[in-house]
Amino acid sequence: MKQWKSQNEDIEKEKNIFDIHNDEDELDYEATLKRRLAGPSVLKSGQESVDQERINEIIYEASKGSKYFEAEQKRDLELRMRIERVRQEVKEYYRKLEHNNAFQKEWAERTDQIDTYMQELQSCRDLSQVIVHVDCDAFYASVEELRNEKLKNIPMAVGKGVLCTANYMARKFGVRSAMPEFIAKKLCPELVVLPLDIPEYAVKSKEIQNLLLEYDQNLCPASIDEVYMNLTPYMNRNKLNKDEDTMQQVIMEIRNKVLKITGVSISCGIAANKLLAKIASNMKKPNDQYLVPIEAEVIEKFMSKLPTRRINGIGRVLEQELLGLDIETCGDILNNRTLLSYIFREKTFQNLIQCSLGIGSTIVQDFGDSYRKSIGCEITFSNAIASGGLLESKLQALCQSLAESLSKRDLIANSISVKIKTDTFQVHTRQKNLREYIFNDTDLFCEALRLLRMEYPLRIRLLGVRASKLTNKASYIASRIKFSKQNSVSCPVCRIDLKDDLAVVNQHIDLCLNTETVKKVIDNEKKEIPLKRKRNTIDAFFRH
DNA sequence: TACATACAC
DNA sequence: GATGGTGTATGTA
Repeated sequence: MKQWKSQNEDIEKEKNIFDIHNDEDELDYEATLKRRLAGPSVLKSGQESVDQERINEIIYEASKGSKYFEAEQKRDLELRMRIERVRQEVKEYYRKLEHNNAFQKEWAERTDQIDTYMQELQSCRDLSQVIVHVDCDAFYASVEELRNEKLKNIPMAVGKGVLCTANYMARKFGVRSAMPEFIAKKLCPELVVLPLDIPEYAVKSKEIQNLLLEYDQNLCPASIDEVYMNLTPYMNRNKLNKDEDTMQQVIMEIRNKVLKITGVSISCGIAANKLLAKIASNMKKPNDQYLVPIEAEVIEKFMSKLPTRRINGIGRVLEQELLGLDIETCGDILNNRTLLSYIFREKTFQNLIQCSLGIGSTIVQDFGDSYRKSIGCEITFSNAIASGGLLESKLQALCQSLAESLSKRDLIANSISVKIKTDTFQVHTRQKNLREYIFNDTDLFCEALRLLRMEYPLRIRLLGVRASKLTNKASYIASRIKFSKQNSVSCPVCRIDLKDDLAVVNQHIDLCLNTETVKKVIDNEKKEIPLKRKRNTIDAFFRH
């Protein structure tokens, strides 16, 4: 609690300093808030014909006065202040650059270093692959349209409370994903909003993926409505030339096939790597395709004109921070590389440079659930709930569904976190590493409750619980099985000898397992067997 | 390790 | 009157 307060005090202090500014700043500040409230998907397709200024004004007026508005206002102010501080920093660098010889030298050396780094990157540029990014157009909405033809001709969106997606008819009104329903209705009173039916969308998604499998057996779903493919093996197999026309033709064929068979229109990006393919699929949405020629010079020229926000990973905040330095495009990033190296952390800086050169990964591989880092669930209440029995019963329910998700995937967790959002939209998490792995609802609830109660008194609009440091239950158990005799193993729980057959062992352990005994076994064995094993080792164990 | 923030969809 | 849920990465202390 202490940290949050002191942080706020700092902000209050700075705010006072910033109150002494002129009208121009005041206007500017309102404009950025309006842009912020407009949401993150302003750049999405279907907005071309929209009067964005007018829409933003309506959203702003509809939001005004709410607690959400105040929270956003505060966040916007914090960002403005951060940007202003950086601008001062920049001024100082440029002043030093004019008068300070030592600094001039340092700056020049750093520029050389960066240039060497960039040359290295360029020399490793992989232009041997044809990568495709497939993106379904207004996916949830188009699945709903398939179920009910009439929806095609009326503005429609899918979601509850907050919209997940809107059809193109609705987008003409400025209706977008992540927009609250009540604002969407203000922009378009006749908007039809349908409830989500994720299982149905998942079926359609699989249908599409199955069609695409013909073109790449290793295709990698990036989300329910997005897939990356490596088209190279397909092209080679069919002895197809990798010239632009042929590639465009293959993609055209894929798009036609998907539309004809599944009824869903898709947009595709064709390029040398995933970064470029993703940008490309967004260039001509909906129901179209775009190819970035697989040539270093063309790629660099393409990137230099590209607004920074087009890069996957550069969002509203980083975009604003860069704009604060008069950086609008990836070309600007490269031209200001030395300055940026002073301002951003190593990792952020390197990422900016790499992206701006159009360099990205060409690895298209689906790791499925095996590298999952965390799993959780959260819920927003219709009215904020105060500390007490009701809140705790909500936590219990969340832990129950978390336990289900864990067991569905055969996972156990070594760390747990509780997330809360106050009625003033401040988010906090409390996390704890555990002494043992847990997975059932009782244990999850017990640990989560402890974390939650430490924060009392509370009044919150959202509660969440998340399990992390995951490992596979069967693998974990197997890792502690002792091979007592040839062709036989002993159960780690009850020690009985079992046939060395994975199915037999698993079945027995499932029967044998209950939390108390697992705890005992783990405690007893802690000293003898290292707790953490690399997942790879365990997986390798099972392959043999 | 713990927490906050940013980002994507 | 009113602004979601799930998951990842990264910076900081």
